[in-house]
This record gives sequence, structure tokens and C-alpha cells, in this order.
Amino acid sequence: MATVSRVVNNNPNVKPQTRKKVYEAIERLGYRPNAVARGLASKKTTTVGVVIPDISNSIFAEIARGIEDIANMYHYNIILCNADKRKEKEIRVINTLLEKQVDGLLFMGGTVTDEHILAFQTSSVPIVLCATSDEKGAYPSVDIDHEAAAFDAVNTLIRHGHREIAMISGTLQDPANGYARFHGYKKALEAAGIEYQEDLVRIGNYRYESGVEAMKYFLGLKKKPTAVFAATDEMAIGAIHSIQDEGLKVPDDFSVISVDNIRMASMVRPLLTTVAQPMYDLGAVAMRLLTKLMKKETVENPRVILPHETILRLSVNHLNE
Amino acid sequence: MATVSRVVNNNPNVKPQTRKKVYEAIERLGYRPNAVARGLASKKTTTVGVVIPDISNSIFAEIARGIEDIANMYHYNIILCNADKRKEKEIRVINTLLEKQVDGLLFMGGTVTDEHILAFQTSSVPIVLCATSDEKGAYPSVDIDHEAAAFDAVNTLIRHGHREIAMISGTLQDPANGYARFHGYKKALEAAGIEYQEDLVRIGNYRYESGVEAMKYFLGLKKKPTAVFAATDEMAIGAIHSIQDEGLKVPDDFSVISVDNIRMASMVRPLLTTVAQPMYDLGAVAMRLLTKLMKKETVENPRVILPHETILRLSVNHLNE
DNA sequence: GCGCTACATCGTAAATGGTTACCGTCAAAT
DNA sequence: ATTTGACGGTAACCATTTACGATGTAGCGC
Repeated sequence: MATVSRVVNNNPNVKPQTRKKVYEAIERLGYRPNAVARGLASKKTTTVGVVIPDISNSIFAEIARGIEDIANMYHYNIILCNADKRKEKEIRVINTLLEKQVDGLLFMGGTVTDEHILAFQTSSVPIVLCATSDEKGAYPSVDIDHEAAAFDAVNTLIRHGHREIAMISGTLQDPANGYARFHGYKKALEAAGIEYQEDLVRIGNYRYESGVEAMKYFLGLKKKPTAVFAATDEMAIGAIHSIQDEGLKVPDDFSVISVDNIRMASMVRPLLTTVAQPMYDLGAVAMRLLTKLMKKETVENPRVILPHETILRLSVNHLNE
Repeated sequence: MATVSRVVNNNPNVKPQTRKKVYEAIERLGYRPNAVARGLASKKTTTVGVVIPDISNSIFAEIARGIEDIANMYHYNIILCNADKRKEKEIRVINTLLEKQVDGLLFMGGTVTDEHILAFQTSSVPIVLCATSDEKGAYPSVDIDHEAAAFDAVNTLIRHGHREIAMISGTLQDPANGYARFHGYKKALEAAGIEYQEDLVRIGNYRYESGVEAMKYFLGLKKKPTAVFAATDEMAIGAIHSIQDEGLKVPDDFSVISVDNIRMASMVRPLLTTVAQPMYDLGAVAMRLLTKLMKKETVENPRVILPHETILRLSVNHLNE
């Protein structure tokens, strides 16, 4: 028994000849190791839990792909749970994942509240936050600097001569895509000495339709902006179509910029100028970090901020050109 | 011990008073049931394996969402494995999933070859194919009728007066999105007495760019088609933009139709006319079927074909209108 | 009131399929 | 002959489930 265990686990302490015999028997009997029994005995399952808001959202799907690729590389499997950013569902899946004895946990979600922390604390396995972070910074995380990304986006608008800049924001309750990006907008305005005007920002829900709606509102203003910054690409694309549906042109009549760089950004006309967030890498780096933690390697910086990059395409113009 | 097991599993054979004491102890000790040990003893893991070509592909992501929702409803978790339609990776993940003692397997992939069948046969748990099916029809599956969907798409073009209809196909090696849809195209042509012309079909790789390329080719033909059928929405959108980039109009100069109905289809101008495939439902129904199989319920029809529906939007016009 | 039966409740121990610490054996080297 | 190291076997252990048996108690007939 022990010998079989050794050959299956590639333990060197077994004579090649015996090893061969074991392999033959395995073949002959159609033996398949039972990972559950192995997990019980070894206290390792080589699976990690991933809680994700919504796998059908292309951003998270891309992150998930990064996670899975790296997990696979290190011979982990992942258990995927959608939680829709609903707190009580998040807590629930965290607990079932922990019951399943995952070797580590990757958490993606909007906000991490005190209740989340409480759930995390009952865990004996490492946890890393992906595309979020906790207030206190107590947990390892990987994310981008949303505020800086938004700042850069608005700033490129400003550098193109725009001063009447509207924003289609997410809800301010959302710390990353909402609050932080909105604050980046405000700061960029402030840094350029432009006064913040409340009626130049609308709150959307990140979806295409809400971008269309918000833009309709701006189009109806007596004093129209010359450019709009959308918190996400999808809303930006909605805004572009809203503009075009009125017979106006992007970027001639309005410049549009946003943050994300989803694939669709290069599948619209005009090609969307946006600040890219490295989605695949967010997942990949988070998973890599988790593997280190699971191996109890010491990691220098457990809170990593990945760089963003503004991608100049065709939806932004110099004003009066 | 047995009593604790009983209360944790809601077995009625335990005095309410004892039950309460157990709950108290659980609370006090912070006890969390170990699902791995439970799995070993009960031979059930309440997790199912899902092999998927690519989770970052929006179609599969949507299917996956359907799978996960239903799985969750029946208290299963899912282990997600990307296999990129690469046979040897598919076989590999099937085996590791089986080692992990999943209670069932959901397989999505391009082709199911004899080697797949061989791997399936070693399984003691039910397997259902989703968005594919095997030649012999030996395994439960849920899919749409790709050929009929393509037929309907081409037929609506024909009913709009078009007779010079190009196709942007997928590779003919791919049984569903490739071969079947191509054959639907041919049959629709044939049924309308239109001669099939080889230089009116181009093979793409399902991606936007290949749609752009293929359309460029058609645009360069001396005798241009008046309409194009793309095997997938993404290629259709590429085609639309290719047309627009030449200063031509959809649908005035060219009609465009395809199959899929991804979200992006209603996020382009003009809104894409397409034959909708119920992606979420494909996943949901497949998972529901699997739950029945896992419970050893007898199922009337293990090979389900979900209906498709052609969605008339704005990318198709009557010819000479 | 007694004895018996039946049932509810609970505990015991085997089983699940591995890993691994520990020990014994054997052959080669010193 | 003794030491050493490679190799293989034994058995404890992992945290549950579950078959089975033990215990206690209530109901019933007499």
C-alpha cells in the first residue's frame, strides 16, 4: 500500500522494477487514485476556491481565465462560485468553500465588510483579494489604482483641451469602480482648476443601457459638455451610440474615454480610447500570490497594485480641431 | 459522533434537546464539518466537474452562468476547467475531475472523439454534453440544432429578396459552429434554387478580426454579394465594421445576419439581426439534466435540442428597397 | 403492578481510500 | 563482521457515515 502510494506520488524511494510492476498493476486493474481519500489523509486538496461576482461579466471572465491558467500551471483546480456581490451569498459560499477544505481562497467582490473579515478570520488557509481590497489592508490583494486610472483618463481629456467634462459614474457605494473612479475624476478636474459641476455627473449601473441613458441626459443639457468620461467601457460604448443616434459624431462633436479596455472597446466605431486595466494579469498575479502563500513562502509585498495604461484610440479628439 | 453526524445532516432521529446541545457545542467550538471526510465516507462530493473550452469567451461564460445557477440551486459546487478545445488537455482534465470524485461531469468542447468516449467510459458518474454532442448519440446532451439555425438565418435573407449570399464560416472540422452551420447555409441555398458558389464562402476563426478580413475579401469581388451570413455574431460585427469602414452602409448596401445573439449584438449600430441561441438555458438545462442523472431519476429524453429564434433587428433589409 | 413489546434515541465500531511515521530486512560497503 | 542505506511492509491516522446493537421508556394486556 505504502509503496503504491509512493509510486503514485513519485517518491524516489522505490526500486525501478517495483515501480514498473506497480504501474502494470495500475494499468491492468484500471486503478484511479481517489483524490478525496488523499485529501483527507494529506490535508491538502489541491483545489482553491474562487468567489466571483458574475462569471458572465466579461471583465470577471477574463480575470477568471488568468486565475485558472495559473492555477492549472501549479496543478490546482478551482471551484467557482458566483455571488453577485451579494454579501450574504458571499459569506455563504466562503463557508462552503472552507468546508470543502480548499487550500486557498480567492475573493472577488465589491466591498469587503466587517462580516467578510469575520468569515475570513475563521479560515486556516490563505486568502487573497482580487480586484478589491479591504479598508485596513489586512489581507493580501491585487488590484489596480482605480483613482489614478480615472485621473489619467480625465487628464487625457483635459490635455486635449476639454474643460466641460461630464462623467458617467458607477454607484458611489462601490469602492473601486464607483467611488475611486469618481474621485479620480474630481481630482483631475481640481488639478486643472476646473470647477466640479454636479449636473455633469450621472450615476449608471455599468451597463450599456445606462450609458445610453446618461448620455441622453447630457445631450439635453442647455450647456453641453464637450467630452465624457465613463467609469467603464460598456457605459462608454452606450454613450457613443447615444451620441451617434442623435446624428452627432464621436469624436468630432464629443470625445469619449473610459476605463477597462474590454475586448469590445476595439470592436466599435470609433475605436474606444480607454485606460486599460490588465484583467488577465489581475487574475494571474492573484493566483500566483496565492500559490506562494499556500506554500508558506514569505512574500515581500502582499498588496500589489498592477499598472494601468491609457490606450489612445479614436474616440478622443483635440477640441476645436 | 454518530449523533453529531445526525444533527448536522438533519436526520430526524435525534431528540430536540440533544440537537440543541449539539448546536451549542458546534457554536462554542467553532466546529466546521469537513466535506472531504464526508465525501470519503458517503461517496458523494456534491461537486460536479465542468470542462469548458474558454471561460473568457462570452458564449461559454454565459453558458457557465446557467450551469452554476442551477448547480447552486441543487447545492452542488462546480470545478471549472478550461481546455481550449485541445483534445489531450480535455482528456487530462476529465481524468483529474474523475479522480476528484465529482458526482457528475458536464462536457463542453468542439468535437467528441473516440478518445473522449474512451475516457467517458471509465467514468462511474453520469456525463452530459453541453453545446456539443457525440456522433453516435450515446451520451446525454443539450444543444441547439445548428444546421436549422443557420438554415433559418440564410432563409430570412432569401425571404428579403437576396440571392447573392456570402458566408463567413467557421472551420469545417468544428462539427457544430463550423460544419453544421455551413451545411444549413448550403441547404437553404439549395431549397431556394440558388447555386452554391465556392468563392462566396470564407473560413474565419470566429473572431472579430476574421470577420473583418473575410468581408474585405467579399468587398473586393467583381460580383459582390448583397448579403452575408456569418456563422457567429462576432464575425458578423467584424463584417459590419468592415463594410462601414469602406463608406458603405448596413443594411442599405449589405444585409448581415448571423447566429448566436451575444449581448454585443444589441450593442452595435445597426443592431444585429441574428438567430438567437439560448446560451444561459443551454447551461441551465444541461445542469438540470445532470442533477436528474445523478439522482438516478429516469429521464424521458436524454438528448435535448433547445429551440432557436431569429431576432429581426436592423442589419437586414429587403433588397432594392 | 408486572412483564412484555415496540419504538425512539443514542453509542459503537467498521468502513471509506488513501498518507506517512516507523520499523524490519537485505545487500553492499567498510 | 559491522555499519549503512535503500527498500518495502505495518499500522495508525484523517473526519466522517452508517449498519447495528444497546439502552431507556412508554404503552399495553393481563
